[in-house]
Amino acid sequence: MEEKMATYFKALGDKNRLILFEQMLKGETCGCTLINKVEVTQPTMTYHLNILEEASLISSRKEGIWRKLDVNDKIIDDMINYLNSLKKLKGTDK
Amino acid sequence: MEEKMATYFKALGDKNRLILFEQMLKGETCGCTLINKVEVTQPTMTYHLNILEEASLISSRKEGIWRKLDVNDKIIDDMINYLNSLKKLKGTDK
DNA sequence: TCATCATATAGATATTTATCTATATATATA
DNA sequence: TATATATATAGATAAATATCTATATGATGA
Repeated sequence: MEEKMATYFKALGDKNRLILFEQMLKGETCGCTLINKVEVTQPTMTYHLNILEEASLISSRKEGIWRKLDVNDKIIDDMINYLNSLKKLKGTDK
Repeated sequence: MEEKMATYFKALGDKNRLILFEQMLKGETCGCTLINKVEVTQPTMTYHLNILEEASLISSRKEGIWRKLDVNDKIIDDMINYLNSLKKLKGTDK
């Protein structure tokens, strides 16, 4: 549990990846437009997209010339649920 | 905004820090008991507690011989609110 | 078939991260 | 005052991270 959640948090623990994630949520599905939203080179963006994908926060498939991107928004709920469960832990040891 | 949130996520993006954070939420306020919950040495735990503190996720003060720890649980709400705001972004670009 | 576009891969590099051992410090107690 | 306890600091190190440039790949379209 902590392992998996740490992976999600770690993947989002970078400003550029957070920006990319937000843009994909808004509906950007193509790296070719995404690249204008961050101040890194194309290979660096690919690197960040791969990290998000390895953490299961997004998925992607080749479609013709493009890498078609998709946010796995179920995981946002997983994170929210986890954080809410943390709140319920409050003081349970006292 | 992304900057600050990335800092929070990054701080929680480590299994050991997540475990420490949970234990502190439960009510552990002393490093001397916390050390039994993670499989690292005492200096390494201090290192992780410092990271959590620098990210404002916890605060601490010297009290006699102890470092008294406190979770800043307001930030959990900030994170939940942020994640909920992400969900509202969904598809707004289409 | 050749040029173009989107993306990936290779390789280099500087910095950061997580970890350790050894030791220091500072308070409390016998 | 000497000892024990909790924590911090210093210093080393291996591995991971984020970034770049240069180049390759693979599909599309003229």
